[in-house]
Amino acid sequence: MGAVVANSHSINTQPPNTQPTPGTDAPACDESLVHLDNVRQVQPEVLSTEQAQRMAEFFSALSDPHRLKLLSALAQQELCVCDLAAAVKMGESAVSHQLRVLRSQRLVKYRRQGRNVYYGLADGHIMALYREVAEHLEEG
Amino acid sequence: MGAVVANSHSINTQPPNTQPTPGTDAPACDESLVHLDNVRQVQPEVLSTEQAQRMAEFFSALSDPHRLKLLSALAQQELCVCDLAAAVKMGESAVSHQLRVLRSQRLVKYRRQGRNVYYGLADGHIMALYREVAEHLEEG
DNA sequence: TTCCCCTATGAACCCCTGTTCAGATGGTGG
DNA sequence: CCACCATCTGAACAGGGGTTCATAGGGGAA
Repeated sequence: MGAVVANSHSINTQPPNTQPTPGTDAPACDESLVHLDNVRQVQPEVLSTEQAQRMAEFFSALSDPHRLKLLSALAQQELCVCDLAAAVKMGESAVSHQLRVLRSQRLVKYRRQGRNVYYGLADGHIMALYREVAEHLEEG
Repeated sequence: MGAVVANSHSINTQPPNTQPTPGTDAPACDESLVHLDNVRQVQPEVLSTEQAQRMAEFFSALSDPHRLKLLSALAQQELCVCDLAAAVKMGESAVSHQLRVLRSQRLVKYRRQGRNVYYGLADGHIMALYREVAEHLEEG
């Protein structure tokens, strides 16, 4: 999808070759013919396995309600682990485990002060991302 | 996080009350005291369980490499199931199952033509979302 | 230095999700 | 109207992720 992002203006939502096999009225996928022209055109733009894997791992980090609650708390202000646990009503061990996941995708940053570790959102992309998703969900 | 999105300008990345318990130099979370002021301040802004659940389901739909490949193909042009299967090298049944997940989160729309069903991206939010994530990943 | 507390890690268990195979549905072309 | 073919659905199996309990690490305070 890197390619997609690069030239996102080239996206068309219109029907593709609405006449798949020119000269034939049958829009069928029959046999192994499929719509070879479309497939060949699209295939090189498909996300590579590595890219897809990496992006999937990123979204996986966001695909848990508890982690989203943690992020929504951190969006307000920096907090240490025990405060986070209290704020989202989770065990401290569970919080630590989830924070590890968030760290691995660089969704949060952390900072040691005294005997505590304070966590916060990593950067602005995260917030922009939430805004997009929130809009999408509100449109439901 | 709805609240967070609503007033995202109110986010501070600065340390919270860097002196958690006024009059005490110990920034400790000891006992059940934690940093009550911080917790009470943040807690009402934490995503509700229902909101978090809904958003988690949305991200879950994006947390699979195969589904991301499908989306990257659909970002190029509308395609029918069998073409998608060929483009991402998956079985048609598996593609159909995954498209069901994408439909359930309204990530794709579909349209019947002849004996085929053409799928495409649902709306522009999806693309904007990809752009944010792609930037985030590239910054790694 | 020594103890203590916050945080992190490891392992076991369970649930949830993706895949595959088989069969059902339903619009289409003859 | 009938048979066909693309798509969808359902069930069974396998794998990955989350929670919990128990334990280890690592600063700070005295």
